[in-house]
Amino acid sequence: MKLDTVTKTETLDLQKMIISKIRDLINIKNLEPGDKLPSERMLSEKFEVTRSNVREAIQKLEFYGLLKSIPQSGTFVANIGVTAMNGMIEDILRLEEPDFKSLVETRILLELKTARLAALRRTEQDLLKMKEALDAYTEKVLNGEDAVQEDLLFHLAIAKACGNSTMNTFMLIITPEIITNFEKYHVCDENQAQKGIQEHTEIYEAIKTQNPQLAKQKMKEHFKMLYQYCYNI
Amino acid sequence: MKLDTVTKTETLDLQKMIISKIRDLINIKNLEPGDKLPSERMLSEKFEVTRSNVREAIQKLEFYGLLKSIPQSGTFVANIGVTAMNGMIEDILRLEEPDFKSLVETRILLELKTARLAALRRTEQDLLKMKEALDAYTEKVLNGEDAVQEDLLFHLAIAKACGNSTMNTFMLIITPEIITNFEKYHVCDENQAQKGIQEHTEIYEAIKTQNPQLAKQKMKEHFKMLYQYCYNI
DNA sequence: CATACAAATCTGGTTAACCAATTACAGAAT
DNA sequence: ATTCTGTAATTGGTTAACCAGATTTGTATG
Repeated sequence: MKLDTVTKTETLDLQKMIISKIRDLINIKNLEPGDKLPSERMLSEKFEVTRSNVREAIQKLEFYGLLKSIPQSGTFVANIGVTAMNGMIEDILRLEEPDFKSLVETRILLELKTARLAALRRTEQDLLKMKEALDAYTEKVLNGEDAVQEDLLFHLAIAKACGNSTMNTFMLIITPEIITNFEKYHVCDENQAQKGIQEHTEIYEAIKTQNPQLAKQKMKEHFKMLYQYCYNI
Repeated sequence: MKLDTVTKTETLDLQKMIISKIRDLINIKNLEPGDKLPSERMLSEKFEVTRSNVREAIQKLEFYGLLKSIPQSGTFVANIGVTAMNGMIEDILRLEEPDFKSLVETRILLELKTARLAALRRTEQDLLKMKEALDAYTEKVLNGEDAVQEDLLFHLAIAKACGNSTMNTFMLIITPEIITNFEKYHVCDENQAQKGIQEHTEIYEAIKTQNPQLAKQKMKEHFKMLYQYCYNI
């Protein structure tokens, strides 16, 4: 287990090393948007790493929109200038693992917005999905069973109904980590689950009646205890 | 170009097919959190695709925290129940490419918050970085040059200063696409750049004097035209 | 000298062989 | 019967060979 962590850290450091060397190369060669980088093979030789390592680093920079690989042709600097490139790579290199507080803070921000937008934009089909998730949640809680998953699915149904695919994606990204931490720290207890039924229902009704302010307000109340918990760690 | 798009779509469809088959398998076999999936080789044979295809699908599900691969051991269902797993996979399969409006809407949401948080939490070093970015931006604009990159770097400096790594990551993710679209649609013109200097300075001062409400307010004003533009497409 | 064209080279992507660590299991020792 | 142990099979990860298409280069032709 310890070993696993070590090797993982090592490969991460290696990738960061390669990314920073690619950045240096772009600066030294004064490459501009659209210019071609040396081939993966050349880079791997120059940096004395395997081609796989180079590919992974390139793919990461591609994920952040800084490079663009074209099959059978080459890897190119994206349509972003050198200045922005340098700034963003610096940020990417220094990015740290998200802590629980960051996750919760971001979740609350996103969900107050998705609730509001869902009230404005939800379709009848969205409403149906939300109702299903709400019923599943209610049933579980009334049976005294753990309902963390159903809770989450209700919130994801709202994210889906908000009509903003970016926010929907972000909710999907943070959700698993939220669940894991919830279970680790036992955030929710029994009374809260009972209380959650009413709160969920109120949120659902606000979205159904297309009342954005009320939806946001009810979501805020729903997050009240979570908010306090988050700031008392 | 057309061909490229077609093949990319095909591989995406293939991946979605594999992901849904993995989901079906988990349901049929009643796999629970911690249970082991069949090996990659077996899956590739069962689904009649290459092992690489299976690996990519698994890695995507790993990115969303639904699976966990352990070297020389196997791939395991993450600590999330079947219900949540099914719901999330359905969402992942239906995720669509983000449109410009979604991006801008999300950016505004994030930046109103990062400005506020930065005013509360910025360190002296954060302040220094922001000042550098602000000066670089000002100089470019006064020289009549394009300053989209410097503009962006100032905003990223705020995101960094907000002390929330999740929001910082999200800002980095949407930034390149925002830039690309800005340049495509020519969102910013000359006067706006001039006006931008004052607005940036006001945001900076609000964060410097640790006035969260003012910081948010100034950021809101800064996004005023962007907001209108976004809703007039 | 310019241009057309074909062969050779170079490209990112893919595949199959390989690796080291883990796991499963048979059989021996207690 | 139980525990230990050594071997063989299995695992995800890695590497090197291979692929098809793009690009360059060299040559012949007008």
